[in-house]
Amino acid sequence: MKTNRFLMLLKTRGGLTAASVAQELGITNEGARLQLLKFVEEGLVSASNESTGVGRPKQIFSLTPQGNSKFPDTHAELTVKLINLMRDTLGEDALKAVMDAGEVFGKDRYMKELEPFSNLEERIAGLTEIRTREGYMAEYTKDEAGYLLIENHCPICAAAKSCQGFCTGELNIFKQVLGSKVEISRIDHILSGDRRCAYRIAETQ
DNA sequence: TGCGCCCCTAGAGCGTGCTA
DNA sequence: TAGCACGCTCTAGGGGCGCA
Repeated sequence: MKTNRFLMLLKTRGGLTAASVAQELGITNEGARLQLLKFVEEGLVSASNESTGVGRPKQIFSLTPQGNSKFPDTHAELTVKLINLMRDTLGEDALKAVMDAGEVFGKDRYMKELEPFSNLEERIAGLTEIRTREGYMAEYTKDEAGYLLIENHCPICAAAKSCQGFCTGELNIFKQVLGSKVEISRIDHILSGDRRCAYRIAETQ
């Protein structure tokens, strides 16, 4: 599966103008535009006009579903098949039991990795690194409201569509590994049609 | 080494919309 | 409605790279 820096940028930053892409990649506007148009022709990127006041409307480039498919969705089909088999043969309760066990396992693993970090920002940074390693293309930012943990990609999207327990479980894990003095809410959700999953993290004290 | 392809740059021109 | 600002488009040409 091959992706390049243009697709990677659109994946992580969402819709961008050719000028923005050029600035991010350190090339000229025209160089970026020509490359983006090539991706448009290939169906990996779509372009839309957006009027923002004086001047010609901006042309916003963003990934198409075909472009998104260039990013890994590991063993999606097999995973969905296994989930459905488990549900059909063992029942919903058994599936939930497995999901719960997975949540505990995941939480323990994250806890162990984040053990060296004491303050919240270090733990969020550590969590971001773990999630990126797992294919979520995660990043975090800090602002006046607290922290924003962003996952630009969902490598288990197909499985999550089949079983919402994955998403619920992940949110629970985040709450547990970041501590009781933290409030976390999901503000963007890929399964709801958003470009990314994003979590607002705020200290409650 | 020559050739072709790809990627990129630079510059000029064009299209769109705001403002006086 | 003309002038202006902003951003897109077109075209020519250069550099890097792979291949025969």
